Amino acid sequence: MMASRRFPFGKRSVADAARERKVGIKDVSREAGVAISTVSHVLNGTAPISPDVRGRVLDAARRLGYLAKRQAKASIGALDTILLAVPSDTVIETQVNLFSFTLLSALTRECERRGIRILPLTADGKSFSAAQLVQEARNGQAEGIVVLSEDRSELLSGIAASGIPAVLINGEDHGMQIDSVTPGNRFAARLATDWLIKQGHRSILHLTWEGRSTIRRRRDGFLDAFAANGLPTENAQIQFAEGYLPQHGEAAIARWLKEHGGLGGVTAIFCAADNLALGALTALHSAGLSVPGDVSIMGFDGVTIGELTDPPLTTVSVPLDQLGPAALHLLEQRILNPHLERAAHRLELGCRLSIRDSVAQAR
Amino acid sequence: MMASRRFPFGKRSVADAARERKVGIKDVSREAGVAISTVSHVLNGTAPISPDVRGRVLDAARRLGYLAKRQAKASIGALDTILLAVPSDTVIETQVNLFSFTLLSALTRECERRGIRILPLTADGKSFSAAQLVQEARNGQAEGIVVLSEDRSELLSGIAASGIPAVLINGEDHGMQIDSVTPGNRFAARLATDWLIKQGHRSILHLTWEGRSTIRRRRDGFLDAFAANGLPTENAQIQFAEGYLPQHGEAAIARWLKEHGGLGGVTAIFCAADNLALGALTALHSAGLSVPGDVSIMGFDGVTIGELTDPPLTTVSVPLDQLGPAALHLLEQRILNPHLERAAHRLELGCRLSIRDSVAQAR
DNA sequence: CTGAAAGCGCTTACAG
DNA sequence: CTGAAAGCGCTTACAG
Repeated sequence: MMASRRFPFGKRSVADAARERKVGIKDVSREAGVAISTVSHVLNGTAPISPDVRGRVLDAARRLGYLAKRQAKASIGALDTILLAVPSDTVIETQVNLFSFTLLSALTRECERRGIRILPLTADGKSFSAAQLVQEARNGQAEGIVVLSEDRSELLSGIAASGIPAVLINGEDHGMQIDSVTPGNRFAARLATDWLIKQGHRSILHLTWEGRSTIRRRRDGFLDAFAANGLPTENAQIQFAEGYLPQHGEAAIARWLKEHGGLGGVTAIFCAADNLALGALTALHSAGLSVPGDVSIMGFDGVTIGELTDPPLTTVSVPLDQLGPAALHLLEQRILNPHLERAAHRLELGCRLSIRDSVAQAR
Repeated sequence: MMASRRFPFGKRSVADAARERKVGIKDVSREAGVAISTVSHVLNGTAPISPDVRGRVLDAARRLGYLAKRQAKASIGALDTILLAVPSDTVIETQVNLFSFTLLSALTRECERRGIRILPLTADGKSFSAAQLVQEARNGQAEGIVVLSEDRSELLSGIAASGIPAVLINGEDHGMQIDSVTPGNRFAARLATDWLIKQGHRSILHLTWEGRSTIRRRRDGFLDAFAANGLPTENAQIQFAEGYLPQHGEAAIARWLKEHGGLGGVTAIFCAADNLALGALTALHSAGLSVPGDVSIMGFDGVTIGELTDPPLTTVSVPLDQLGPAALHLLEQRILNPHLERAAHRLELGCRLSIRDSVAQAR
């Protein structure tokens, strides 16, 4: 999955040709009903053109995908090799950590499509230092660094200090030194909680764990929803699991049930990860409680197993396939303009609710 | 400043020529010491090239700015006309609201440079509706909408529903429906507060107002810093002004001084806007208190007047000149790929501390 | 402001 | 994997 090879260019050109259908400026001119030179003038701003003609040309160019093709062509070759640093726990437990797995698959697929070579760097057990990472990047002649799911500020500022363009995926750099891409955790958690409230739930338990800051954002959003709906924060309860694995979620819910001799008035549980929701389902079933009959469950991540649970999980779908490509785009922009004064970009991608069967109206 | 005209193309080509120095593929080939065709193969991935040669070519292309030029050329013409919607209060009080003024100047400058026509829409007194805005965009054949400093969710979802590509500048869409660009308010406020704490301040007053959500993020960051430094939140005090103008800040600090019979133990004031800091300085001077002798002042915005105050204001510099161009880039990407499934992008730009004289070590 | 025509830059078979 | 040469796509004076 993360082999350090460039795809045979044959495959690439076939794929590209299929996607691009060889549209040229003359196709655009025909479609717009003007001369070839007119199209050129419009596209380059080299002559004053009437708004009417200009509009027709741009419309045609957009419709035929010519603009998109030109743009795509222009960024070929900007990125050659990236160093991809992945913390050990996201790799080892791939069966369980579907979040990272899905994200990495989409990232490597995009690299293959674009002929970008990946130098993988995984820390076995212990975590890597900035010096190690920068050294590896230099050795491998990588012109960009992609780091997954990290927060350590010494690491991030070490990378920033090297001057090598870098992006952090699924992590935050509160020092605002390097670019990053994350899910829109806070707003998405608010959206999920809003939905539960809209279904009539008033006392909701948030099942989470002491994770990295991206996980804390989900808690922020959970509380935001209560404030925005004018509900008392006493009704927004929080239960911590020991970690993010299903068994942790199961244990945490079992504990809650025991301590409260039942659900304790809670009619919905909003889990900070689908994994935890899986565990919660198990614990609730064991206790003879039905979902969503006795209690509703909302997940977070939108990872595939959510469709297969019983009942299918209502969850927040994170655009996992878009995080990697967005990170590459940021990297590219930075590499293309090395001289430019460019503030660190922190990008959050919007998430959507996947409404399935684990949430019902509150009675 | 916001005239709806395209700049004479003569000006543009002169400027561009100066910036681009007419680098071509043959300059790259000379610089890299290879044949022209080899450069082409590298840039298009049309032949397998040795890593060594590939590296030399890409290096040369990057160094000469060829890649950047190619990229810039590829996005010319993608954007023709944008509708720019500006709430009335940001325009009317331009002398005071330097934040919006600086931001808008940079945005319009970038549009002129790139030959993008702006259709300005300002609400005189009352605010505009989504229907109005979309109607104006359609009438004016704008292919993108830029909205400044808005939060109203009916407005934002109305715009999203229209299907016209749109970006919000200096505002948040918690519905995650349209793209947005804001300063990294939360992290920047944390950075500023961290700095005050590092100077030995332990009891800090945050002077803010009941503004939009972007302003609340600054409060979040202020509190984050106390938590991250293990300081009790009782030491993080908050005082609300009636608005964001200097006179509001002055009144709020005067009130604080009166209620506490002095500074009330506070050794530093972190203002949520430079405007408020200006007012705070006035109030403190009136009360015979010296800055930074008796109390330190930190601003937020990095607007020009901060350099001219007495003492010059230590503040958070927001990359106001980059917000507009970043918004145009997001708009462009969305217009170029209209078919693509693309999550809403929420972009935060990193801010930096401008250390001047209004903050001193705590005694 | 538009379009026919010359010309330039980049791409692409092809030989080595 | 490289480079000389033919060819194509886009750009650019220029006439109307």
